[in-house]
Amino acid sequence: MNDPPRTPSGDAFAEFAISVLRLAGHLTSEGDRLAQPSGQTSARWQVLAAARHSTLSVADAARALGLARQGVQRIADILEAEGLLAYQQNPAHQRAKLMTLTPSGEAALAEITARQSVWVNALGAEMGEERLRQATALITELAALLGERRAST
Amino acid sequence: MNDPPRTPSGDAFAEFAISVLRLAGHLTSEGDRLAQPSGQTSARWQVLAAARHSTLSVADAARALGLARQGVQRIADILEAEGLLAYQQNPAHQRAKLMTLTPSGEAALAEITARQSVWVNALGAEMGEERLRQATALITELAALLGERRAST
DNA sequence: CCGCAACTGACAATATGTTGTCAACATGAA
DNA sequence: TTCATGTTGACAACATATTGTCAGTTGCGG
Repeated sequence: MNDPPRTPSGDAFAEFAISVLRLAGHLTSEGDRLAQPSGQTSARWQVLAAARHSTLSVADAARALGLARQGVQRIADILEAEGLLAYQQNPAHQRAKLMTLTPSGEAALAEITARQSVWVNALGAEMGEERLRQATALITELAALLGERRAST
Repeated sequence: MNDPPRTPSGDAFAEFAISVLRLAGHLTSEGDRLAQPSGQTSARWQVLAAARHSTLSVADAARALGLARQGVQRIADILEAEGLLAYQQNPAHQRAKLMTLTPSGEAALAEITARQSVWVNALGAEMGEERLRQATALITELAALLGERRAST
């Protein structure tokens, strides 16, 4: 029945992977909770934050967020329809218009960011900075490793 | 414009959360890659594995996986239609039928598990058992914390 | 200038997962 | 037994995100 034996470190990795997936679900829920009072969601918040960080085209933002272009386009179109975001002409590309936040979009993002601060401060204090930084280092290292593999394929 | 200030540990938590969400995306992709040769996906694999681990109702499996009952039901119905899984009568509950793997389901799961072993052994060795176990402990602790909050609401 | 490859937005189909609602079922208290 | 409460599966609506495909745009090599 059982062919390839699992090493102890392999077992540790498998358990780690499962725990990461479960936590990701919780974090997305919490993100929705933080964004909800401003009428937004985790996904829209991400796009708003990306547009705030620098003026990007939809395709640029998708690359920055590690998501498919089409999904970000969908969110951006909704945000534009709701008046939180506006498309500006791009002198360098007629079709790839640039996203900028409207005052309304800035306000929504600021509200969410404020709520997020309270949340991260509480949980950061609970879990401990040093442990979090060590775990983040491991996770970032692993994500880079998996990203490279994908790129090399 | 300003803001509740973020503490250092709050910053650490925010970075940690972002890294977890990114890694989860990579892990899901890798899971799909492992499951694909057997005609499955990450989500179906999770349900098959839960059903294999012990005989569960759909609702039990959803709780074990940390997902909504309805989503697991949807996957389980697909697996049943494909003949990888069968519903058995539950002596303790007339409606909550129990999931069991068919021989075909066992075979598919075994294939995926075999591929997974190679993968986790390689990455476990790369990342180190002790670091993985420490990170898993942190993540599990945090997931439990977030789960409690949700339950208490 | 021309053509071709890469990029971009639009559209469609599909997969995953959530919430809400309902009726059937189970369980324990009155 | 009866009733209140919680659990469970079914169904619907919606949010998120993927892949595939297409046509318009850009930029570059010939």
